[in-house]
Amino acid sequence: MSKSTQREDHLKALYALAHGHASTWVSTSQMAVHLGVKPPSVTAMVQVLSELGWAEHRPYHGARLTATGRKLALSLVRKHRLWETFLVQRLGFGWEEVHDIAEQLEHVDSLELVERLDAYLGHPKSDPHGDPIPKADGTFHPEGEICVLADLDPVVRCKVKGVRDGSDDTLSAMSARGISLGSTLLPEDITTFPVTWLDQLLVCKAQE
Amino acid sequence: MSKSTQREDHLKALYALAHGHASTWVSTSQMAVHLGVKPPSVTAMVQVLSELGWAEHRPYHGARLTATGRKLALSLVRKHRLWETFLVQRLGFGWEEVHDIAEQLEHVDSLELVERLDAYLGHPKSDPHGDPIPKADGTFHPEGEICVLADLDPVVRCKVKGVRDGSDDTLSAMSARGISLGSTLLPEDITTFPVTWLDQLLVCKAQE
DNA sequence: TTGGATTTTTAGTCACGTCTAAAAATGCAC
DNA sequence: GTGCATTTTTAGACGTGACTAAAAATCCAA
Repeated sequence: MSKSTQREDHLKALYALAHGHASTWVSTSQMAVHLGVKPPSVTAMVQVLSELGWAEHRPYHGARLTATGRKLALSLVRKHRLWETFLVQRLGFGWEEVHDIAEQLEHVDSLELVERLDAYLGHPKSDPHGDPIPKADGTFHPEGEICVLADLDPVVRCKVKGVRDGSDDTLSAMSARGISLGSTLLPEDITTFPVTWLDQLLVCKAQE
Repeated sequence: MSKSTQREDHLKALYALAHGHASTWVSTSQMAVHLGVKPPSVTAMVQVLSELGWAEHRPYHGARLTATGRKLALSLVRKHRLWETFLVQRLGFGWEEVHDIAEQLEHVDSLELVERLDAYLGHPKSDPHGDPIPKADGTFHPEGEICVLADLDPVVRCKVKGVRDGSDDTLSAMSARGISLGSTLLPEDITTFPVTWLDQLLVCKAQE
């Protein structure tokens, strides 16, 4: 398990630069810039994350989150945004002042604390910046974020919001199966999709 | 300045074992037991605290707080007790559950945060355990703590609450000068006391 | 006051997370 | 495809803060 502020910070950087996608590769130098450290330090830490099962490291290529790592990153984002909400809503901070403080508060380790804070704040759906707050189970509220289909976990009914890097033949292949902007995807259909589509379809959860 | 959780924890241990007195010597092994580390580690850290000007180290004798160190320790105690108050009063934790969490929260570095938290909680005078919360300037509320005369900083009018290790002749010498339980000491008198009395007289601030 | 038990410090090692400098892999231009 | 520029990793070092084992200081008892 072995948490530590540094490990958590690197995990968060990976999450942020991959825009929350477990499928996106991020270069160690990108992470280095984001974290304000030198690339070799990131390489070392990414290897640690890899041993912890939080990330996958492909040498000379980059790193990406594992499912476990993404869940963990999400719990950090949750804590960060709940604390920001607290700081602004209850302590009267300006929304631009709270990031650095929340950065520290998010590393406090107590599940009970997070859940009570969440309840105290009335289970807010988004933080003062308007960013959505992940739920305790690592999912977003239904009306929440757009994500890549590959990141939909668990696989549920969802709506198509866009296609990334969609080449013409990919798009026409999708059309051929009745997939277009706004169409609803069912779990049983998703499992029959070509694997490459999973990284290309941008979706959000459909309301129940 | 160079804060760090470890330095702060050692400083707090010193403060706690000296019962908040800048005049009391504490052995490194006492601190080691309190912190759950081995004595050599404490020796090393005490030397660091000494370089930082937070403590004085007399080899083979022990360590004690400097005025600066005591102020810093007080600010940590203040943060700890404010957070405990928050956890119990606002988040509904039981008073016995909050220590470990407050232990983490107290290391969050933001003056603004502490002051806003204090205001949010209505400037509480004591925490859920009944322990007094130091004010931002490092003093206790007037009806607050009993301390050794030597620790009264700045020296102000105060009331005698007791005498530590008072031998018979010390006590009679004090009586001879009109000092007894409950009597009020004036700053201009205090400066004329024998130095040894400063470590023996227990006092609290007199109301204005 | 001297000797032995105890306490404390010093010396040397280790893990973590950073760094710089050098080597290795990648990839783009030609 | 070969070669060079760029990116990334490896190698080796350092600071912090912990440890164990050994040396030094202190304290107490005879």
